[in-house]
Amino acid sequence: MAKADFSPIADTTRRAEIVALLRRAILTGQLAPGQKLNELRISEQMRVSRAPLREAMRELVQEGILTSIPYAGTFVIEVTAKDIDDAYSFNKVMDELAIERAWPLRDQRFFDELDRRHEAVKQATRALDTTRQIETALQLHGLIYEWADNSVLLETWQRLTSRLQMYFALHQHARNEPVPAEDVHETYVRLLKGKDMRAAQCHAREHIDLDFEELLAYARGLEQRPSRGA
Amino acid sequence: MAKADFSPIADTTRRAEIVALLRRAILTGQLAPGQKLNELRISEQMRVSRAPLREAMRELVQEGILTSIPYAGTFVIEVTAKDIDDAYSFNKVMDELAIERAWPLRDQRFFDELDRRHEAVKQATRALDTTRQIETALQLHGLIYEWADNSVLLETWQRLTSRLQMYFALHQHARNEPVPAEDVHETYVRLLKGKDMRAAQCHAREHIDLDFEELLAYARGLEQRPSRGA
DNA sequence: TCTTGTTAGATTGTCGACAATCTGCTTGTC
DNA sequence: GACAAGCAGATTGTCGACAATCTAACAAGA
Repeated sequence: MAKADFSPIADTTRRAEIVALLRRAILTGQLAPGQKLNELRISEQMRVSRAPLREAMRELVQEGILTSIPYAGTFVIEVTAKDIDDAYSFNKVMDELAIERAWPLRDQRFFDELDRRHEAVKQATRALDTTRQIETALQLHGLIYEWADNSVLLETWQRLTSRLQMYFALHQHARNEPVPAEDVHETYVRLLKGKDMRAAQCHAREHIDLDFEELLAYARGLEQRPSRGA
Repeated sequence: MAKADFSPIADTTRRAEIVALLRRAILTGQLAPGQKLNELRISEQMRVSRAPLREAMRELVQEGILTSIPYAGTFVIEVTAKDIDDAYSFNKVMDELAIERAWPLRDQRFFDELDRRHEAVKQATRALDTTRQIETALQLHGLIYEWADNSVLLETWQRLTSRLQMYFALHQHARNEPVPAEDVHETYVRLLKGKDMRAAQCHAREHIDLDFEELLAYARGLEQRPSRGA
């Protein structure tokens, strides 16, 4: 008898689809930080009633990318330099932990998946698809968390990912220049395949540094901007 | 002119109150793990309609203490030994980080607040109020996170706190014996006031160990139990 | 007996309408 | 002109009812 392991079927509620749509809109920068989400207008655009839309918004508030003020509205979170700095410095420590935990669990499947995700980043880079490039880079980075075999650690990473993706998207939008053609993840992947865990941890820390330094400079620049979107 | 700093007024939506009520019911063990939440029944008991109740439930799902299956229902999360182990090992690392970050920021206000929270634990212990004892102990523990000046770190701790409180409450319910009269936090507080950061970090790690070891043993005991609540 | 199709009941998901609240403008008064 | 009161208009919060889906019991057939 053939063993077939089926994955759970997709959630087919409107709410789940609305969550995905809104999240995408926020993380790609279609909805600017500070912008208010008008329930009636959005529900009409999506052709749904306000009930599932509001439930979806509650989820995104808890996810940390929306913020809600009773009787005033729900807004895309503002981004301050300190927010980015906090996320950055937290991420550094988390990365060290994740690599440490995932290290002894690496196997052929890990390496294959690593290559697959690396390839996805390179493809997005070649296609000049900046949104997808950010997305795939974070997925590549997230592999060590998936492999660390700690549900709390993974969940924390996933929450953080939302905001990181938003930050990087903002940055890209702001400077509005083509993505770097070079492969900045080459060393990261190579070290994760190697034998020196310390080296991998150090590189991860510095590699993150590079990306974040630019991001921080950008964020400091737009500090104290009103930024109520259209 | 006198400077008056007002705190924001309380959220006066039904949703916020429902969230608080449900969270309390879960964290104190009034709602058992795995138990299904019947929307109609709860909404009638609370004298509210299902709309704000459902929104509240969505928040708690994102908070990680409820889980939802479309068209099947919303349930209190199950607790496995691995969940507790994951939370425990994650917490150890986070604690070290929080102490490191909070250490240079300690001041008189920190020490005063430390004493205040320590006192609250001792009072709950004397009153044999186990629920409040767990709550205050976590608040005492949370001070280093509030002082670490990192929003992401603090938020992660707060999310974790919900589940920790639930785990400890379950444990207390299960063994159903009076709380220890001795003051287990004495050393922790003393070290946080001292000059040796490493010592404080080590103690935090071992201190957590003590509590968790018992908890883990308990969790391993009830593994593979069906546990669908009444 | 086991499997499959059907049906009734209960529960969740969604909708449209009403109530509560906020915002900005207008009006009147000093 | 400055300021407070009051009045629309718009928006959020809440409600009750309907539609979609699941579960479990039951009947029919191999």
